[in-house]
Amino acid sequence: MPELPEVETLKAQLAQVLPGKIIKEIQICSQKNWQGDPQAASGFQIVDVSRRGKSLIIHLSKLETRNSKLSLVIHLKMTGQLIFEPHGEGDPSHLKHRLAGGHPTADFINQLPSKHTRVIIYFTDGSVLYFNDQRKFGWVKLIPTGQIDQVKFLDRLGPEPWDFTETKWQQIIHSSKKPIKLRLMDQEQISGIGNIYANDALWVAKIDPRRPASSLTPQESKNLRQAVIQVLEEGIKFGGATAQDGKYVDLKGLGGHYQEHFKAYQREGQPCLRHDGGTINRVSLGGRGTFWCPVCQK
DNA sequence: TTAAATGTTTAAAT
DNA sequence: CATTTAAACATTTA
Repeated sequence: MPELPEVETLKAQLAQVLPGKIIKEIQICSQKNWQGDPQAASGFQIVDVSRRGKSLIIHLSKLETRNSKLSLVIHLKMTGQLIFEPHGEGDPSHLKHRLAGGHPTADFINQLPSKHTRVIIYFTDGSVLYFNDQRKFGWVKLIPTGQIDQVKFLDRLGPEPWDFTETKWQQIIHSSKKPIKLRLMDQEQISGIGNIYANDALWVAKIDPRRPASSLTPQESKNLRQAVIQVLEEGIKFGGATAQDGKYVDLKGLGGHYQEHFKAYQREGQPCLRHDGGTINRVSLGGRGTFWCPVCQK
């Protein structure tokens, strides 16, 4: 489910509770969504949690075996979710409730494991991390940290959105005739931008998502980079987008609130927030819902 | 019943 | 060969 801001939010939350935990056992419920030997992780301690594009990386090490290092690389795709269940009173993370992120479903608050649970990581202190995914598109890979750059998917990722020089940005925008929205979402060019933030960034930059990327003027490209960074930072500020209706958000303070600040995404038929008389239109681009205001986005 | 859902990969068509 | 597009993956919800 998540795009960069959602994964970043999840990373920040997990980084507060996972470091120091020692893996007791990893249980694979769905072979399709797992890669690696789960037994190899036993006794490894979590060092830290990081993010690359839309993927989450949990770093592990084990002093007993010459300080060897492993990493869990996780991609939630459309409907993945990670839920951390503290084991109770004595948990050093001092969490009262579970911590949940990713695609919002009833599993956030229901009994776990559920029928959507694909991987379960048990820690020695009794706490548990669940990887759920109803559509089974997501995956978890356990690999030696030294080989992390060779992981298929990670090896082809473009730079993070804020790591571009103006020159490089202009180059990737102008070197394709694909609709600009699809260019923004191309992970091999820029990592982390998905459908929500691509729609909203184009609205902020006042650019029609259907235009060929190569047709943007240098000034429009420049504005677009600003817009992308703006909406991503806004997404991170609000803790990502988690639900349209707040159904699972408010119960225990789980989830983010960016969904309350959508600018164009999912606003079909509603008046443009610029109050310019335009109504948000919708078409399908690359099979994904594309939303824009025909009045201000040229 | 049909369409769509916050993503990536692979096959097919240009 | 490079670029684009469509289909596939599997499931739920509107």
